[in-house]
Amino acid sequence: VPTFALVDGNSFYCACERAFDPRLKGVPIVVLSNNDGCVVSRSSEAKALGIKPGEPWHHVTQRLGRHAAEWRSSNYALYGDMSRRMFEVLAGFSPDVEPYSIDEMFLGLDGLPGDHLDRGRAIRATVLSVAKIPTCVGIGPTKTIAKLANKAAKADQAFAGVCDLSAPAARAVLYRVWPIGEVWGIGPASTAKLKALGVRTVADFIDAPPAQMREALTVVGGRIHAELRGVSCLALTTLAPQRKGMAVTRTFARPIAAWSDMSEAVAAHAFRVGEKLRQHGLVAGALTVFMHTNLHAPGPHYANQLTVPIEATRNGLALVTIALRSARRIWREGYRMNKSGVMVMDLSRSDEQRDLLPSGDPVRSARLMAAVDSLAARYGGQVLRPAAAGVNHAGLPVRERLSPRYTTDLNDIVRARGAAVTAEAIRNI
DNA sequence: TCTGGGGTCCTAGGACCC
DNA sequence: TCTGGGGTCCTAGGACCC
Repeated sequence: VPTFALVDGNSFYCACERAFDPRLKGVPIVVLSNNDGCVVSRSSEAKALGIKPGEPWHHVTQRLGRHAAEWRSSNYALYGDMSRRMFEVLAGFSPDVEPYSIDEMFLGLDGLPGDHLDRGRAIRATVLSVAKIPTCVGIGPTKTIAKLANKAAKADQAFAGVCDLSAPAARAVLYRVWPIGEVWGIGPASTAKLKALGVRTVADFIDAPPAQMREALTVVGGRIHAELRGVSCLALTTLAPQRKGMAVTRTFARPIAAWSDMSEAVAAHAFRVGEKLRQHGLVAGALTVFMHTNLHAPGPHYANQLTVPIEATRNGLALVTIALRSARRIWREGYRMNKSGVMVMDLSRSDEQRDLLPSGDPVRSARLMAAVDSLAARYGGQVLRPAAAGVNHAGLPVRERLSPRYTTDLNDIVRARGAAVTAEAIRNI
């Protein structure tokens, strides 16, 4: 029987902000989505205030006042780097670590000596002291059970952050009281379907006939059914599988009614997609552009998208040209566009294809993009942009309270006693 | 009465996840 | 005034093939 551990950061984005700003400790804090729109992470103090996940921030301030909680705009450069640090700590505990999301990682504990609970406690303490991230650890014979154990550890202080559901008897107690909707992979639609069949708790679910559950929830539900009974169906995948697609999409801070503004936004999206392709060593074989008006708001609505096959490329300027041509075709005057995006599909590894700038020189194309990438790495992502992306005032997201890039930009390094800590000193830590 | 039998590929939409 | 962004997988149905 294999053993999995799931290590999950508590209020991960809030914890990242707190790691470098002691004033945020012990106070309610939230991190907001793009455009400072809605709440994506809440500290336990913020949860206690009744702030709901995904709640629009202006609702919260209306209800609780402007100073009820500290808040930050989301800073993905910081969170991504903190996630990498967490991974490195975990890699010291097991040769098999699978990053599942920015704040969650599965570990394989097979063949490791000693008690799982003790190991879970050691993992938790080390991640906190080295990576500065508080976590909970769930342990079980399948990924689904480890997820549930993690949720239990988060829900009940009595677990002290680590819950081991390896023993069937321990699971049985939990299964009787936990609603089936708490299980990984069972969403609102499946919960409603199961409720109609008289299934409310996890225990109801595993006691039901497998064939009936598979029929109701298809093969995915069948897998969950087996996993909850302790039969592992989801293996650890420590090698990241080939990506299927990539996207850069943005809701505008204010609606866009002019083609000049839309074209700048689309050009910026396409250029950023090129960066992501090169970071992953991929080329794209198809490109989609979409735009639409605010579907919640009154007024005339418009939504459209266009997908075109493209000559395999990861050249940002080629992507900008193609994306602008598509965007122009679906653009309509007289609407207030709320969001646009550029997506790429049919991805393949770039060494299998030539890196083509259409009707251009592939060698020069690759060198140009390498220069763009090295400038971005040295001076920040926005330093060199295609002219078509303009200064992009209309499309630029609002990020009113963006914390410094404490760990990824030397200009933002924390100062001690009024002096900047040097790069050399950092390397020596 | 009675209308073959098997494939593949693609797309749109649903559901779910963080 | 104000409501995010980025993914994966599965299924059904249509087009097309022999």
